[in-house]
Amino acid sequence: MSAADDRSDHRESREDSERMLARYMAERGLKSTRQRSLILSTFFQVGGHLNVEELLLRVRELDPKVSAATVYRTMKLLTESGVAHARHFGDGQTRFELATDHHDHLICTHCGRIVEFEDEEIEALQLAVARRHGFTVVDHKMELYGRCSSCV
Amino acid sequence: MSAADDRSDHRESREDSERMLARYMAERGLKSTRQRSLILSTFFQVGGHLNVEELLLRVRELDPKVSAATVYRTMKLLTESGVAHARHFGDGQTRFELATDHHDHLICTHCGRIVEFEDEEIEALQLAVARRHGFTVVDHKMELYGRCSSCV
DNA sequence: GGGACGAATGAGAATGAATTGCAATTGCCC
DNA sequence: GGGCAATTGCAATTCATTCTCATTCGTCCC
Repeated sequence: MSAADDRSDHRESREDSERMLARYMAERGLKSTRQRSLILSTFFQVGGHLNVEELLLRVRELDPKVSAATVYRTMKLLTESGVAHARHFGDGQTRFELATDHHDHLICTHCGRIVEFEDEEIEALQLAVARRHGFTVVDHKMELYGRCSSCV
Repeated sequence: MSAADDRSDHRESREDSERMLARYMAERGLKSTRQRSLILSTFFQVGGHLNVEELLLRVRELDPKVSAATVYRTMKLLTESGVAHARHFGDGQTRFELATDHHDHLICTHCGRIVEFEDEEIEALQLAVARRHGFTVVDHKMELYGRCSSCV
């Protein structure tokens, strides 16, 4: 139903992400726990645009005792380790997506539909603009807001 | 010292904005008050990237009794009337800028410097991407995060 | 100029997302 | 299997923002 359903490819990168995370955790003596694994696999399975509340609901289907604080802490860990990216749209919540899964967003201001896209040409121009201003870009966000075809 | 100091032109549009606001207010029987005028003129004078706290400080230099709630309410009014745009960067606050003053942002993740830019070519490509997905764009945000020249 | 009436204000309480302190629990290395 | 630091769940806290409500203020009408 959601736009995320359109994507079923995980781009061969779940292993890479898990390796990245394992390394990050090993480097600082962090532990792998049942809750973390559960949150991670739920996050991978759903694949994006999730806020903590939604993620918590999913996780609690499998373990009702997981607390919101743990989900917040785990998503922070995933973000710091580079496995996930935090995004802020207009509503006051943080949404997360797979870091490997780079894309920008088209957002329908009427029905809330989110469509992902990627455009090499735009990204190249972004780098050029940044270079002109002396910046080295490491990340970007681009969101286009408007009406989708069903909401004209 | 902030990046906003680089811009001193108001692009001949303050009058347009005020007309737009006056019309919006007249249409729904809203009243013009001392506080609103004060907030509006402070906002125009500073011209962008302000959060409520900063705006409130400025406003209170002229009238110490203005409450935060009024600033929130006024900024909401300005946003709804199309005079201001609300932006969300990584910190948990809403920043406002003049709607007429369209631009995108380069943000230094190290020192927090914000540089504004505009790129016709990118904007044209954005419209093209949106069209391809059946969207009609009415607004967009683009933020490039990285290191500025002083923070390499 | 003097109401009347609805909109706006200020102060503080309430909300909601996110973070933190803490006692109890759990991974993990020996 | 024991020890010990990391992690968890819960409750309490923080911080931005919104709401409530009694009071004040703008504006329209006479």
